[in-house]
Amino acid sequence: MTDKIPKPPPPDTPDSDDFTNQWPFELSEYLKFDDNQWMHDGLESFASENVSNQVHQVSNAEDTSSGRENREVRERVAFKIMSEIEVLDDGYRWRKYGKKMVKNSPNPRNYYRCSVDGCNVKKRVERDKDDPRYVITTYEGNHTHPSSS
DNA sequence: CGTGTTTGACCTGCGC
DNA sequence: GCGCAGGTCAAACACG
Repeated sequence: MTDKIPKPPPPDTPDSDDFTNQWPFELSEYLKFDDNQWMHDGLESFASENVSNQVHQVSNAEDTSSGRENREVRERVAFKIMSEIEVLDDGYRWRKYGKKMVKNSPNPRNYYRCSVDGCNVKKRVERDKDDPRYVITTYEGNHTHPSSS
């Protein structure tokens, strides 16, 4: 990780709503997780609209009605960014812990994890199948530590 | 020496 | 029950 590129702010921080405003990269589309699938339908509407810098956070809250064990609630946020670089330094330290080849795409998928103690945030990076110049970054969880900056 | 990358193997959930 | 696909771990290695 010697790439010290000008980095954008934390992608998943409920506190910063205008963080997307500072992204040096073009946020072509924003994807939302619907359990397992992306909302591809109507996505063009957003893209055509120039895309309002919005971030949809999906809270995977366990069914409290069931009364099951209280698992950690992880928020999943997916981004589609046009960039040559897959891993952007968002101010946190990411340690790659796996690479897998997905059948749906000829490109491998990279798995990153926050190396900060107490921070169990995970990040998934995958290149777009149709547009290799696009990078899909999926964040899982919330950072519980301040940025190194 | 510490931190992070790499790669294959291993585990698990799901479908058939 | 087995195979596939996706996800994770861990040993070894590379680099500052």
